[in-house]
Amino acid sequence: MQITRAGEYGVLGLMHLARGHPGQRAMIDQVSRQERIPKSFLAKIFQSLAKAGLVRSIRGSGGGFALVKDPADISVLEIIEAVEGRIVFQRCKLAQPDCEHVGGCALCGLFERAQDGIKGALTQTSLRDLIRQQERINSTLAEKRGRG
Amino acid sequence: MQITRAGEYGVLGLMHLARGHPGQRAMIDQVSRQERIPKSFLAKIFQSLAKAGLVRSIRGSGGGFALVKDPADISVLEIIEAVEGRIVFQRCKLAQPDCEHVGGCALCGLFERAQDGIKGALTQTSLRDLIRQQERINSTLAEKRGRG
DNA sequence: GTCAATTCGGACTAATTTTGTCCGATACAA
DNA sequence: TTGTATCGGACAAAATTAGTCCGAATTGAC
Repeated sequence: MQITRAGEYGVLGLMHLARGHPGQRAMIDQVSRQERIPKSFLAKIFQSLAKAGLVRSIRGSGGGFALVKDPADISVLEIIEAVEGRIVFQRCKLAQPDCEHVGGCALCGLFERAQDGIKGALTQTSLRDLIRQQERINSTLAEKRGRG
Repeated sequence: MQITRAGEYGVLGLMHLARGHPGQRAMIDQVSRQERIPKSFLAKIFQSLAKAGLVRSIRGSGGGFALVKDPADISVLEIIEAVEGRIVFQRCKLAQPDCEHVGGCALCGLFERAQDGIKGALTQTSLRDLIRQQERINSTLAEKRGRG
């Protein structure tokens, strides 16, 4: 299981939610249009996010989804794993039947270390961090355009 | 593009080659049987490794494949990328058409950092390291069995 | 109470990628 | 010349990813 569009869309969707004031709700339709994500697909993804307790769903007219936690307290890894399940690298498959696949062979061990590498980056970055970075990028971009 | 069985098999195949004396050749058939990798699939993988210059192919009877470089000078990343092509995380797809996908948006940037995390681990480990680790694992395993 | 808006949840389909297989061509040794 | 190997690309099967669809449930407004 790897990082796929589903996970990516999940992060983009939550970024959208988190940009509003705390507790603000947004409809799938809105988010889907603004972030250019297929509506039904996004709906499914938000269901996973709801199950994981990252967002709360409000049904009926005037309903939508709302963030449950503070964006500073949500790591990108959390979001991605909520959508995709545990992200795991290629399980190795050595000749020996001894390799129970948890540090049983050298290749397994290496993959685990590699995994920790990516998880580190994704855990350290919170949803809020991501949004701030984006804002910074946007403003420097706007500045460039203004000058150009 | 991600790390798949093909890459894993490539590493296992080269580990097999590297365990012999320097320059030793091995046939696909051999490697395939001993490492329990489907023969035709392994053949295709070794073709990629040959193209990348990691192994040399000798055709005809008595032929096979032989390592070109010293196992200490081959990183696991090299092997995997030889087989799978550049490993790249989910390219992000922000709403703005500005996102040229090279550090153009925050999510891209994050994915790049995560990528560097795994590449670090895979670059630092050489084929020789891997084999040594495996030997260590095997011997402690044998010891356990002897006592048990 | 009815209607319209909205999520829920799961079945379904399409597209893509992964994981192979197969076979004729080519190269080499004996 | 014959037997053994790789070469290289076309082909096929399986798995995964990406996305659609639809009926049901829930809620707010009139």
